[in-house]
Amino acid sequence: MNEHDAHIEETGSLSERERQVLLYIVEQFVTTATPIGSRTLSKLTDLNLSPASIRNVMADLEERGLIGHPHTSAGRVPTDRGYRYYVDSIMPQVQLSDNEQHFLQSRFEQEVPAAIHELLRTSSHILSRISQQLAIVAAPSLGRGVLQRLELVQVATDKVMVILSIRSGIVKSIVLHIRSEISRQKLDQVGVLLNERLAGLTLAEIRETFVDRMREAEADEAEIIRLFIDSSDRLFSERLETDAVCIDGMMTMTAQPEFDDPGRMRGLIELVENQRVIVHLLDSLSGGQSVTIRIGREINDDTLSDYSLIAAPYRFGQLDGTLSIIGPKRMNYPRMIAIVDYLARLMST
Amino acid sequence: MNEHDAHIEETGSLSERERQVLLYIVEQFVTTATPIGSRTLSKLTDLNLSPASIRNVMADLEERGLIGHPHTSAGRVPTDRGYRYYVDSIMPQVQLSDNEQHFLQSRFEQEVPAAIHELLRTSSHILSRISQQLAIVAAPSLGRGVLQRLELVQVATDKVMVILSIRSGIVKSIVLHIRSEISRQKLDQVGVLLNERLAGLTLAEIRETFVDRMREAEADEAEIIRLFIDSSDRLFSERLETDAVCIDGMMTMTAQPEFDDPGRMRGLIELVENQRVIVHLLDSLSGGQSVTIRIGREINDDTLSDYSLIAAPYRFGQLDGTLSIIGPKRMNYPRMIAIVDYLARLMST
DNA sequence: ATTAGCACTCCTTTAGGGAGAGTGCTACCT
DNA sequence: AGGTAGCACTCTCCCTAAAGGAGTGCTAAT
Repeated sequence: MNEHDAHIEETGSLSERERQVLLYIVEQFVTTATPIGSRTLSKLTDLNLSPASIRNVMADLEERGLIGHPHTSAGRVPTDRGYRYYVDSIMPQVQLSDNEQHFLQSRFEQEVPAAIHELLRTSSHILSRISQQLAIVAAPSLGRGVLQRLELVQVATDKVMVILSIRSGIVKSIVLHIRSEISRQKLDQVGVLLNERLAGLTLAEIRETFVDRMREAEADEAEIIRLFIDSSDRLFSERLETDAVCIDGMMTMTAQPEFDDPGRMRGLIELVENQRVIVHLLDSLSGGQSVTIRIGREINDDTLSDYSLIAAPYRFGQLDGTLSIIGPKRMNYPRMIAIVDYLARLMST
Repeated sequence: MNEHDAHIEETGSLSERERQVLLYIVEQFVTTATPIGSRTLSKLTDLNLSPASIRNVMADLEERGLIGHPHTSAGRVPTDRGYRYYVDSIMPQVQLSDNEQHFLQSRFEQEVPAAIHELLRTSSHILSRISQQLAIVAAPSLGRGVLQRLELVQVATDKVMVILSIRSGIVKSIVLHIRSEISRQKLDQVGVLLNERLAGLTLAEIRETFVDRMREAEADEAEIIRLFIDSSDRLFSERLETDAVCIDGMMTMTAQPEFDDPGRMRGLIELVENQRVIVHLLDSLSGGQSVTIRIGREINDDTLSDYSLIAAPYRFGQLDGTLSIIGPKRMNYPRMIAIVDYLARLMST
């Protein structure tokens, strides 16, 4: 009911028959990866219509931009809008079977992740395995995270490790390079100072007001405070230093026939290797309350115009992260949505 | 002069002419990626020999297993042994141009890495860019690293972060999950205890003797010490928790013609996604003193039989890491060796 | 020892010719 | 009017054949 609507241009309403035909085209194409002809459909459906009638319906659907054909005499293939209509109005809702649910549960209970990146790693691995798509799990955004305690640890003569314990149990650690040596005492003093002034605030608040809050202190321990101020963007950014997103499943996804094309494969590799695109993309979705679906061009990225994305937010303590899959548009939407949804709920516990 | 020799089966010595021909075959094939015929070679070289004579020489080389042809009537292609002979006995030594050296230097000086993984990331990125191959940089092995100081930080009610400061400025941090709460005081006591008993030892020593060293202490703080003992393999392993190796350059490497084959591409993706193979592989090389070259089947791994590997050790403080590239056997060996060698030296400073 | 010549092999490219699948249109049926 | 049957047409895909090209291996001559 918001920007999402931007994708649905007025399609008008379809007759029951048209819905049926579209349904079959999508579902057949999803499983067979080949364009669907009128004959096939006539036999397959329980509509009891001749191929010719089907063709008429198809022509209508094509006029509305829901299906197309790669060349004059090939079968029909859903367009982005076709998939969208299917997802919004035709598709059945499915749930994972009890077996699958239990399996996933047990996989999650198997190991209690101590650090956040272990959670990301296992969940992305599980997600990619069960979905057979590219799985992307983004670490929770720390912006709203409340700083519980900050610790400074001198790890070398010229390095200080800053450890931010965020309520909800996430730890962010950053190593800062210091120019002039600092005594352990002074460091402790600075630590106390920082805790006094920052504990209890969210990282977002800290980042915005850090300079102000440190104002008078600056005189005292000028150098080290200066360093903190200079690094404050990094220190208090909402992103972890390492492994902000975890991607898995390239291998399993490339088993699908669309990846027999080396060009396609290269695109995928570029995507995963850069990550920038993905990080940016997930940021743009982070507002959503439940499962978000983006199909083909709806993802505003040319490299992803042949893919679909299904994302769901999860909660980790009080923080929000995103879990998602990317795969060929030709994916089993009902099932994929069920998987992502279920896994997001599972992670939120 | 050791296991390396295993690859050189007695090839006998080649006449000057044979060396020349092999040289040209390798270098031509490296640049053109197509088999080399006798005609081409006759024109190209300054040997002033007719195609027929060249063919004789080629036949000899083939008998010795240095070259082969994909099918009866194709040009010649170097075999693994051919490359090996070329690398060992024919290949010129080259150096990077001053320009390139300066460029690399400036790239390294540009940013002083605070944490080790930043160093890995930048260096693997630089290496992949300049070599156009897959760059793999492994973090230094911590086994010989001397524990300078160990810090315990409670980061949540049920989590303790253990920070190991290794001499040479590497930091390894692990989050442990604790079952029953522990007071800050007790934690500090344990910290002091651990430092007393472990500081100054290498991680390898600690790992081996940890249980012994903790023996009497166990009674005192049974639970928490127990936890440390159970986790000691992880805590004191020679590998970092995250980002133990950093891989870059898939994208640039796949521009090469060998990767027009989707199967090949999948193999590569599998390799990079698993990393296990690579980690294991680099471990097996870590003894070397200088540049190590493995060609095709010399790498004992079927998935890598079409690739070559060039690796060099670097020193970080007192610790040894490995920096390497993997690419099609058809690579510019002299240049690649120069790059890897130079970069390893550069990193060691 | 080197070279010229020649037959032969094998790959690659090109062209052509069904076969198959599917469409779009028109005429016809109910 | 909606549904159906028929039919011509259009593509793709796959197979085959043929020509072209590159390169070898052998032999005989220099």
